Amino acid sequence: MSGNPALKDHIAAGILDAAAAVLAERGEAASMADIAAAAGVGRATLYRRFPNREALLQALARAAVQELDDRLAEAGLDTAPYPEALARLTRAFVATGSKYIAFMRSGHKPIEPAEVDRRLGEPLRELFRRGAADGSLREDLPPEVLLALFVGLIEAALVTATQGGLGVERASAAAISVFLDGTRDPRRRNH
Amino acid sequence: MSGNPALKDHIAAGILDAAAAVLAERGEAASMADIAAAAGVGRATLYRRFPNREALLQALARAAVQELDDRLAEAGLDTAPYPEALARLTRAFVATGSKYIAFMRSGHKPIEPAEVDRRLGEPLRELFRRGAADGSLREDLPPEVLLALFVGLIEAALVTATQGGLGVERASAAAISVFLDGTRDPRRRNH
DNA sequence: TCGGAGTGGTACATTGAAGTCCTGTTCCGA
DNA sequence: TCGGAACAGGACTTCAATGTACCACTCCGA
Repeated sequence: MSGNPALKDHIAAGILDAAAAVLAERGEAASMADIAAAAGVGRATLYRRFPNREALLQALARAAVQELDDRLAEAGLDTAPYPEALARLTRAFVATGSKYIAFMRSGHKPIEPAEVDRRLGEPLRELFRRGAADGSLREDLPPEVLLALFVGLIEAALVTATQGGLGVERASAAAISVFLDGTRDPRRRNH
Repeated sequence: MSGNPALKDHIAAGILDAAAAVLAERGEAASMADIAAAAGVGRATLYRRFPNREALLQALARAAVQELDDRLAEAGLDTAPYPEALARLTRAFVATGSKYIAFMRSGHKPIEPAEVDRRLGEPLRELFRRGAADGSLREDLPPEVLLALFVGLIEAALVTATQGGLGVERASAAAISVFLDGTRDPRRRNH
């Protein structure tokens, strides 16, 4: 094979995709042999790309966060009104699919919580602040509770979309609709 | 020690409580030694009560489902109107705490899906049918999607209540409020 | 056609947890 | 006070997964 680094990255990305699928399904119980088999690659090759299991899990987590970060960046969240921005953010999460599920089922271990919060939690909180400011979001629930409930809805939609056969669009739409209606400011319940 | 079987059950229950706490926190990664230490019991004693790890996990899962089942039975779901019944059901889930979290983080593995569905899923679907029949629940989302989203909310509330410091009551109230408002039939949005 | 880099397969050592067994101790009931 | 049951602790074996090392093969470029 040529020394083309872009190709190597591409191969590594393919391995990560396969790893995401098997880790999303079987969780931490999946062995390196399982992952290699799922990627259609020899166990030795897997260890050639990632020196050990922890490195692979960390690379996978970083890929998940990076992909989501990219999707959020190109979603133009701050140029859209709150409900539309929330919808785009939700679709970004759900579209990340197995990669995010694997990251979520790892308990967010491989990455420092501060970084996850900065790159994923903060955009969400910023959105909530805007929603509260323009009167679209109820303010009787603390932001952390809103965040937790929203993430719960997103993760349910993610699993439904990826493993339940429902598509990204419909699963996202359901979660968005329930959250928006469920957290609308009561003084503005004119639909 | 006496051969009092009730006492033995009580000791076993104490071990299961400790196991639930450590498994809820560290997931499947927790070893038998960890569990024994958390229960304040020797590793040999742990193996005396539960012949192997799988037996312990299964006993824990059964205890979680049984406890939840009992709570649902005494909640009188079918004598209360839909919103109140849903609130009671939610509090029952959230009050089960670490035991349910451990069960949920095990991927519901130790128990057959059909049994879980019959004892936990079916009461929920029955409630949804009633809500739809009396016009309290929107019908534009398939029941399985409603179920998935509701479970997502419940699990988020469960973690927030148990590990996030918020109490059972407030976490449950938040989840119920968001779900009821978020899934109200649009034709009846008179608050 | 040839050389080398990358690959798959496999054999191997290492590690950590599961599960078994034994010993000395404690504690309860008779 | 005594006997037995259950206990904690630890030594031990087994086993599966991790990580390492090596070899033969393939494929690509020169």
